[in-house]
Amino acid sequence: MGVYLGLNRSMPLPSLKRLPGYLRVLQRLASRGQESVSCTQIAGELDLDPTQVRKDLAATGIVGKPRVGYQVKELASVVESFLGWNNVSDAFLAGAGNLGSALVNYDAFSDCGLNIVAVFDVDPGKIGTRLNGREVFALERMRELARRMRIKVGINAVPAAHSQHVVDQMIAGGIRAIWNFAPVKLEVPETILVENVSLSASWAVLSARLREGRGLEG
Amino acid sequence: MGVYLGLNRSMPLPSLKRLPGYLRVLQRLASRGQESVSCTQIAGELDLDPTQVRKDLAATGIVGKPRVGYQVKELASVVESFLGWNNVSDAFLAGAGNLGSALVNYDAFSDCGLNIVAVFDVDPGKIGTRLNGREVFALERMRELARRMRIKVGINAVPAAHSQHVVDQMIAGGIRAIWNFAPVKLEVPETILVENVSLSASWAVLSARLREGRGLEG
DNA sequence: TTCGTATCGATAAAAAACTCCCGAGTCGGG
DNA sequence: CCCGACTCGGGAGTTTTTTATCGATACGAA
Repeated sequence: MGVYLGLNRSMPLPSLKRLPGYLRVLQRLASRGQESVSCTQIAGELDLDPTQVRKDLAATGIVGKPRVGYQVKELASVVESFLGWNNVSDAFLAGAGNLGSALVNYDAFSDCGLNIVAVFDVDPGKIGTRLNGREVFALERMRELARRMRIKVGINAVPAAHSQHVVDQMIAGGIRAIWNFAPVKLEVPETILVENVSLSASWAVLSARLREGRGLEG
Repeated sequence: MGVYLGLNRSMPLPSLKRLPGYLRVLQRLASRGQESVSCTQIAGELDLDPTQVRKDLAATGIVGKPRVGYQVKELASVVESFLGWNNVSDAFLAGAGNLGSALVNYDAFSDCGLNIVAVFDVDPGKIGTRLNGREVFALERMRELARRMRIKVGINAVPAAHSQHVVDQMIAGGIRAIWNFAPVKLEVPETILVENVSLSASWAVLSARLREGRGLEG
């Protein structure tokens, strides 16, 4: 009977970022055997407003039943499809340092449709070794291999200073989406998608609140 | 002459998250010897709206001069103070796995006033070893050591399933702010600050856009 | 069956964030 | 010295996001 994926265009960005949280809750409920779930319950699990959850879910196109809620498995499937996590994306990872190692070893990516297939680095001491089963190649080979394997996703875990060069190589290799962990603004053509992970922004929130005095009283 | 830190209360969260980016730009300009900088220039470096930058900076309380802009060093100092990054926060890290290792080895934290002083884990094989110079202790000792060393910041890099227990220990040890890398909602008293880092939320943005077809045309 | 309650979906209101606009101040060039 | 161009700061206006309200519907209990 096929579930509509809604009008994909322009789901609010904050809503989109909340979807993974919903999916986690749904998967937990499903594993417990719960059949249906209300927005109220989901909101309770995540400390959100029930109306907000309802609105977010509505944006995926699913419909629920009054007094009952949504079918857990169906809803999980819809959210997963909306995120594109039902299909696996093969990705190249640049940077075999500590961060790169952490990413390669992060098991939870398998639940997110992300599969790191190879790692690249400039350090001759690392090239030829393996990280969690993935071979580490010389950075110069990334372009060629990305093209041959039709890789569309690149993860940048290289220090800021070398990131632009790495990203240029990715793009030359046909990569279309870049998940960037370096604290720099990457220069890319506008057809390339870039998503930045900023640890310092997150830490800023915590440390600024600490400085304000919140968290020190009592 | 002392710079005012503005009315600390309630800077918009998005603004706060942009401050680290401004600080990076300012530090780079300062190292180049540039004396003054305009919002226009900062915005150009980061692909933001100049007005937005001006408003964000205004919230820190600094004042600029028309046609000139702001003194780079002064502005950097104000932003740093606003974030609380001029004073070092000693922190405990729970979890000596891949993510924990990456965090301990992440040099950039020293620019953010964050200093990880010790690591904790339950794995007997890790206890007693060192990670980037920091000793790894048994988790049971965290409570006692946190109290003795008056640690206020805890970083949770433990798998989701064990996170709540770890966080309970942190709070028992007097920790007031928790930087949480596990994909779970932590149950804490409302006096405790929690900031969640959600890799999956970031990846969701990229993968949803990929699925939408953006990034595949052309 | 009927009533009461929980929940959905839609709409409206409120709040938050971003963008635009303009007057005022400052510097550089003529 | 005076003019023009650039930039700040404040306020207005727009967009985005969140929260509240209301009628409709489905289930359970009496």
